[in-house]
Amino acid sequence: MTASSEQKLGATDIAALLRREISKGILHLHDRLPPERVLAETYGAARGTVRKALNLLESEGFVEIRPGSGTYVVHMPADTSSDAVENATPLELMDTRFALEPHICRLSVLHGRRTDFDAMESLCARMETLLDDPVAFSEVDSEFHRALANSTRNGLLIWIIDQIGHVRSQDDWTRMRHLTLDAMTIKQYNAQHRQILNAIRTREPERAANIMKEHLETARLSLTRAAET
Amino acid sequence: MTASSEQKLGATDIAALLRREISKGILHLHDRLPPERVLAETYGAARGTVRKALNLLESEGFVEIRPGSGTYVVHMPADTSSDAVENATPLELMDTRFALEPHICRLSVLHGRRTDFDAMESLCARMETLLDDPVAFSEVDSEFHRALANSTRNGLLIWIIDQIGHVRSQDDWTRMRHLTLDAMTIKQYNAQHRQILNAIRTREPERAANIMKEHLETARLSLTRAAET
DNA sequence: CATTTTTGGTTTATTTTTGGTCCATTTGAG
DNA sequence: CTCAAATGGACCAAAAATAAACCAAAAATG
Repeated sequence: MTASSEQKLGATDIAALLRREISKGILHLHDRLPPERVLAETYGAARGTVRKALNLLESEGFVEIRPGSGTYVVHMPADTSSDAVENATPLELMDTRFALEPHICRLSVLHGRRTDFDAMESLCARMETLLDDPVAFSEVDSEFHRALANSTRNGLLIWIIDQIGHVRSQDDWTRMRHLTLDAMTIKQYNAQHRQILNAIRTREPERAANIMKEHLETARLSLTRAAET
Repeated sequence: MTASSEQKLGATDIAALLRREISKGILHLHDRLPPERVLAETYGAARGTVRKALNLLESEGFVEIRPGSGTYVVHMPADTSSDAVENATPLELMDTRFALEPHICRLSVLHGRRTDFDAMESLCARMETLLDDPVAFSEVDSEFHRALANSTRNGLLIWIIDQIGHVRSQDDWTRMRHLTLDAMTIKQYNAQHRQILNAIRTREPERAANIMKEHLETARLSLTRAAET
């Protein structure tokens, strides 16, 4: 949201942008950042503002300011676990989902209960009303896959899918793709969701898993197509 | 509920939307949200309404309002990691590995490099000297599966396997089982590890995946057997 | 080595932005 | 109708951002 539209950037905004570039590895260890005066121009801000941002980053230990010399990336503080989640690429995400979700279908057949399936059913219904609202559709889509994981009654798997959900919502590429979803693609997704749910309800684990693979393959295609645009 | 496009949004609705964006991580910690006047326009509401929503969020601890400066996100999206990971049962763990590791074998064939396979090879060699030391064997076994994940070059998957590794080491049941590993079972594991590595080296993804499934099935049996004791 | 340029550090006066507040009016559900 | 919520506008004070000038030290130059 902060960076969503091109508004005037404040000190904290600039700090956030730089912080992100550092932890994403765009700015490497021991790299020198551009001079304050240059940063000021590139961000369209006054030098004093950039300066405030840099002092923030220094106090956080991201950066070291050497008077007369420059400002240097000194360390990315242990962001520990979530680092991998935040930096995951869309392709990594797809491969991971390919690993997990077909088997989740099988486990859903084994452990899922009526109420789980009913919840998924209502999510399907909601998605079918959203042919023209890609953003809302994507959100409900995430909820559907979450509900599917939930039906395995496997806390570990549910947690992993949740973590993955954070990637999906954070990733710019994915978010952009959501905006380019057309009605036809959404229709196809909806059909696949229905088929998966039906296969699970009729206790056909392998069929459900296979449709899920198709579904993910469809999504992967849409992803690479969006990437080429 | 959450209107897809055009619905009159009340203060509680706006609060809900923002709350969601915060816990989803779209709005990061320390991010400044847009000024009230801008939010008012983007949500199609009056400033007073947005203001009410923000005060709600502040009282909930999601956000900090600094007069003259802006409104800032102050909320660590629940680190549920310890919960789900620590409370996972051995059976949940096995199901999760069943989902992940066969596909990891396929990805290893696609993305793995010589050095990755050499590392796994040396781990195999070490395991083969540990027929009589179940504890040491289990540690190296974990390393092997970690190295296998590593060969996918997929940071997200590697991270997930790491998390799962924490379960394996923390779980009492699993640890006890390790103590009851006999030389014959270890020998069988070693053979399977070798077969998996060879299948990957010869670029046979499905064969590698299938042997991994066998391997996990073996482990699952050993688990249930230990449980009956 | 001496000199020039670059870079961060500091100060100041001024303008813009931002949340805080109040109030008369409109809207919408019970 | 009634009442609570939302609206839209105006104004305030604090905070932040700006713009311009000058300083000192590091780095680059010759």
